[in-house]
Amino acid sequence: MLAAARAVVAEGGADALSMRALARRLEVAPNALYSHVADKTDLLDQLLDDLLGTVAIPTGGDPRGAVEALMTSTYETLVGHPELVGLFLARQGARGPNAVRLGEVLDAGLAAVGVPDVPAARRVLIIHAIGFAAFDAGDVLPAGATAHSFTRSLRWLLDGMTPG
Amino acid sequence: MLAAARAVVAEGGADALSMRALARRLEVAPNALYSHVADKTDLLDQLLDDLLGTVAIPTGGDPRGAVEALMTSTYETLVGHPELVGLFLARQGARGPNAVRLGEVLDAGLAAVGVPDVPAARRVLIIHAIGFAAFDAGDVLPAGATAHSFTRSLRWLLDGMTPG
DNA sequence: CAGCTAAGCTGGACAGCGTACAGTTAGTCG
DNA sequence: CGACTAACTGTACGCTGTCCAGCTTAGCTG
Repeated sequence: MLAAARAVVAEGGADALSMRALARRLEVAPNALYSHVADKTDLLDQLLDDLLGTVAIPTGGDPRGAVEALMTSTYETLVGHPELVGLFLARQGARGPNAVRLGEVLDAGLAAVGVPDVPAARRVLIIHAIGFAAFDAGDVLPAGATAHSFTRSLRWLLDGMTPG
Repeated sequence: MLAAARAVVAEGGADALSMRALARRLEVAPNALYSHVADKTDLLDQLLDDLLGTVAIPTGGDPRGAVEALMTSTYETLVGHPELVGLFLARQGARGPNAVRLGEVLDAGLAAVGVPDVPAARRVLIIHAIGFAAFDAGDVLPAGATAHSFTRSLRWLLDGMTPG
């Protein structure tokens, strides 16, 4: 079902993902979907969290590099699925298990770096990643042109929040 | 018409702003709206740009402080109208005359500061402001708690993009 | 094996949406 | 006065998310 939803989104954009369109693709009555999903919101949550599950979690290395790698991987994952980024913005970042897991990893990394205000730092970095992905998704800029800009400003933020 | 639209949004949130609801409030047939507005998109564009018209444009002072003030004013304006921030995210920042004007002012400020890559810097700052406003809008955090966080991370970004 | 439960599906329906088409009215201008 | 136009109306189309009642079927239980 999630796979079908992804296919619908891939073909027609996020707006094309309606319960009825999804049911049509699955060759099923629209109502049948509600046996597997509580809401359309529920469907979107699962879809987004599923995507977050593919974010690479860095292992080892220095903490600062790990945080940078984690945020870059998140950004790249989002950019790789431009149609979904809009959905990410509509809700405020998705609260599924994968999102929680990423949040914990990020918090641990920030603590290891020595950031004083971890929740605030996490918020800044998440805003930065999702926001950049959103601008990348809907823009006419050459693909990858903003990637460099992303990394650069990510470092500005990390420099600022690191003590000393 | 824009005033009525704002009222609808203020009472029932952004989702409550439908052409029909707006027409109901104006005691008018839904179609009548299309004499004044091309699309619902057009309506939203006007609504958002109208809001941007209330952003205070700093005058005088050092360039760095002006940029900081401009972004802070933008952020505060957005936070002051939480229901509209979601609309801001849905499209990518609105392209009305007021938005253009703010963009020009921001560009001039960044150039005065000596930022090398002005377009990239502008993007970063806009993402930062809108993103923060969005998190503020949909969150349970105490109001104003993120305001300090906003200012701090804004300075991180400005520090990073300023040469030397 | 018989019987029951429950998951999964169906047809139909409701209220609401954005918006197009055609036609009517009110008001302004030459 | 006649022409023109802006603003409105009624009606309609196709779409949306979702609920309800009922059916079919797979699988477990006695």
